[in-house]
Amino acid sequence: MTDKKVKKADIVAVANAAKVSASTVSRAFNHPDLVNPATRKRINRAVEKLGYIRNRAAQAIHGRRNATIGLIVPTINHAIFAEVIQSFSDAIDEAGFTLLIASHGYSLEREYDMIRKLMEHRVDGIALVGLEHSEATFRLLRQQEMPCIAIWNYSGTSDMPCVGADNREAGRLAARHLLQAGHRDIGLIFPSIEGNDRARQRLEGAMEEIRTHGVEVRDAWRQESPYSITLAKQAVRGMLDSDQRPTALVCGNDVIAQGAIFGVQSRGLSVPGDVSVIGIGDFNGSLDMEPGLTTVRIPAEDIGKVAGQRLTGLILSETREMFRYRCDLNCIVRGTTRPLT
Amino acid sequence: MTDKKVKKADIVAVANAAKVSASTVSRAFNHPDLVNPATRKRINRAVEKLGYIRNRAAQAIHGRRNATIGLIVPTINHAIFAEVIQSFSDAIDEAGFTLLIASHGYSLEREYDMIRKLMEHRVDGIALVGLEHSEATFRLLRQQEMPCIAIWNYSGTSDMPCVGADNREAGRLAARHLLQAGHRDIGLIFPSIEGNDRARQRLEGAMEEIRTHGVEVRDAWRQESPYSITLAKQAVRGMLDSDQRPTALVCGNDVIAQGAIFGVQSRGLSVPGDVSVIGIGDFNGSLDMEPGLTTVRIPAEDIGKVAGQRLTGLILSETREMFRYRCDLNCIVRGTTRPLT
DNA sequence: GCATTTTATGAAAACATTTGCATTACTATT
DNA sequence: AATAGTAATGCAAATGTTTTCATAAAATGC
Repeated sequence: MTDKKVKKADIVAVANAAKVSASTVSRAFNHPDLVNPATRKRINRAVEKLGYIRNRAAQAIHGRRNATIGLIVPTINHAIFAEVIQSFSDAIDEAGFTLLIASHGYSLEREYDMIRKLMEHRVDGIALVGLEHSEATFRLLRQQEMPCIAIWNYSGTSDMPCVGADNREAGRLAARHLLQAGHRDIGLIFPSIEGNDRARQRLEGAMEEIRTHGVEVRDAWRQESPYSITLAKQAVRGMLDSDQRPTALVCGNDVIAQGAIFGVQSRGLSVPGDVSVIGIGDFNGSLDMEPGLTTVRIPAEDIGKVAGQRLTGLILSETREMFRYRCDLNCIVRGTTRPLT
Repeated sequence: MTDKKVKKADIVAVANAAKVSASTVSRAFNHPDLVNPATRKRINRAVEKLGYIRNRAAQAIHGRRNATIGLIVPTINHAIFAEVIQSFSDAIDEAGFTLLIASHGYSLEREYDMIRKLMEHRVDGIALVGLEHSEATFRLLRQQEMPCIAIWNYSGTSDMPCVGADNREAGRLAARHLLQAGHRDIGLIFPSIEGNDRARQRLEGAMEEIRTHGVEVRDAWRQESPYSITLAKQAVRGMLDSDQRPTALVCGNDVIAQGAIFGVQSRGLSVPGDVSVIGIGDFNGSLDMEPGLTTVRIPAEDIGKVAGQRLTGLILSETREMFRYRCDLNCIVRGTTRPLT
């Protein structure tokens, strides 16, 4: 009676208060149809009164599901991932799951650690960004038979189920748009491709398309820049200061494109008058820029939603079936590119 | 031996493989100093070989900590929250915690549900955005004695520990900057203040400051707009189309400011030539706009980091001490405002 | 070489819950 | 009224780990 160490209510406390056994309380939660409505009511009242909160941990111990899904992203602080995280979160929430999230800052080493961490929490499934992961990661996922899905990237021959876009195609589309507009002096600004298959494939796709058109890209016109407006701005300036400057730029994503545009403008040149710029992604906000950014749209919201639905489906159905979902890409022409006259 | 139903390795499997008891294995994890280095090595080899992964759920059942912290945000898909989530995540990761995240889409009802959900997962602590929450939420947190912290908002008289900025002050600073620059015809674009104490206080602060200067704000110059570039753009257009237009705009945050700028430009007017615009937040990217956005900087990264450190500290120390951390605000003058000559 | 302390380990209880099996009390069928 | 079937509930075992207590072995002090 001393409220010194007032123990938190557990299931037996509820059971006592409702004058039933713990089993019945448990059943009232997990198989409500098996318990008498009147009893159920009594139990609910007791729960209410005692402020009882179920313990998922104690459920998980019984091999039951945990109702958590782990998502590992390179970084949360990035428009495009934020968007995909949000729609993924909403989709799994719909199915009653909670999101356990971790970020690794573009290190596949750390990604592995994060996966282990999520597994210690006995998540019911894991979603990763991209299809490129360390050998240890693949081994671990296989060995633990963890339902998993790769988002953001599509490949017809992936080991994991995936929901995403064909990034090589995205790169191709971006380059093609410029080439078809008559551009031949094309610069490229992409992030480091280290541990980032999305960037690598986009770059490869773009280069491929350019070469197919018999066009060469000068070394000076290939710049590396992280996903940062400031740094992209700097990177593009270097390119413009050489005596020869490109008439068009393919950018690794919309953030880089944004930076590139500012870089061009800060040199007193105009977009698209002097330099056309195309991005990849179609981030929230790219539409609203002035001029609107021409870009290859990757439907982040779709990807998150479909991935969430598929992964929860996989978990609930207890199957491990393979599936690959490729979302459509299209080049959205707005105001930052123009045909070379 | 039939590998039909290969049971996942548990602690006793490891114990057997290492020829020790389960207790020793457990100790090897939790109190390594208590077990012989040689034995520890044997155990580690067994863990490695069997691919054993510890079960946090089974630990949590012992009242031990879970090493998870719950964070509930209105939305993930928002530059500013993404930034704060990232730094919060990094800070708690540093202390060995994992982030369980949920979003409620600006509904305090749903926020309550999410808190319950996190509690079912026996998170060790909870961080919420803002200081305005439902009565049920406060009751629940108090009753469960959950370590918690409010981020993003500071108040000297808050019930919860908090780490954030004084949003009223932020509003005041923004307005003051314009007033000191000689503006008297000032428009305001803020989101709905429903369940959003940050926005409400900013608006109140701004209005307060304006009135203090003996200036009135016309009704037509007070527009509501969500945190969306497109919608803010529309909202500001309405304001500009009336025969009288303001010479300066205070915007609820940087996203709205961005939209406002585009809106002004799309009417053939110039920023800051015809209309000065000030935002609040200093998002990633506001620096890099052309012209750079004048704004009241709220150090999101700081807030996330400090909040993460304080909350983990609270949990680890097992105390419930109150603290309130107010971060500095300053008005960063860039290119979108100018003195009225 | 004995008593004492320290170090390393194991056995068993505890944790909060679920679940298979058993039991009881009804209801329906003949 | 006897039987079979069903609905509602309880008992007890099981889950994977931690922790307390006990014990054995080794190290230390004299």
